[in-house]
Amino acid sequence: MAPSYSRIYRVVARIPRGRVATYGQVARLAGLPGRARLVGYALAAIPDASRLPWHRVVNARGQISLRSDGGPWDRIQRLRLERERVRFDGHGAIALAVFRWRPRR
DNA sequence: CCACTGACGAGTG
DNA sequence: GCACTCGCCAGTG
Repeated sequence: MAPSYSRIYRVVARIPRGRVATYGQVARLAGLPGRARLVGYALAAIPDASRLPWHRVVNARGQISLRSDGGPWDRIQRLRLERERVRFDGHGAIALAVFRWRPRR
């Protein structure tokens, strides 16, 4: 596995319940600025049974990014977030100003 | 080696 | 808000 993936997974693991982070944000926190795509690639590679809170990562618009395989993952992600009391507006977007994770360090 | 494809994002018009 | 371009880079054929 690429070493970058481990850095990405470590950041995702820190996102607390009820909060979300964007792909670009995770990339920056992992010391990989500008490589948001790599985050999506890394998340696509984790096993389904992973305990990593992958559902707390959304795109820069605050929306859930659809996977190319057309699976039910987007609905699963939304349900998991709603179960953590993260709210979605009429456009399926989360207010990042409210729910974005802001790590102190 | 080249072309193409993505859980992306910033910038431009 | 929309469409588009460009930068990003691992993986695939």
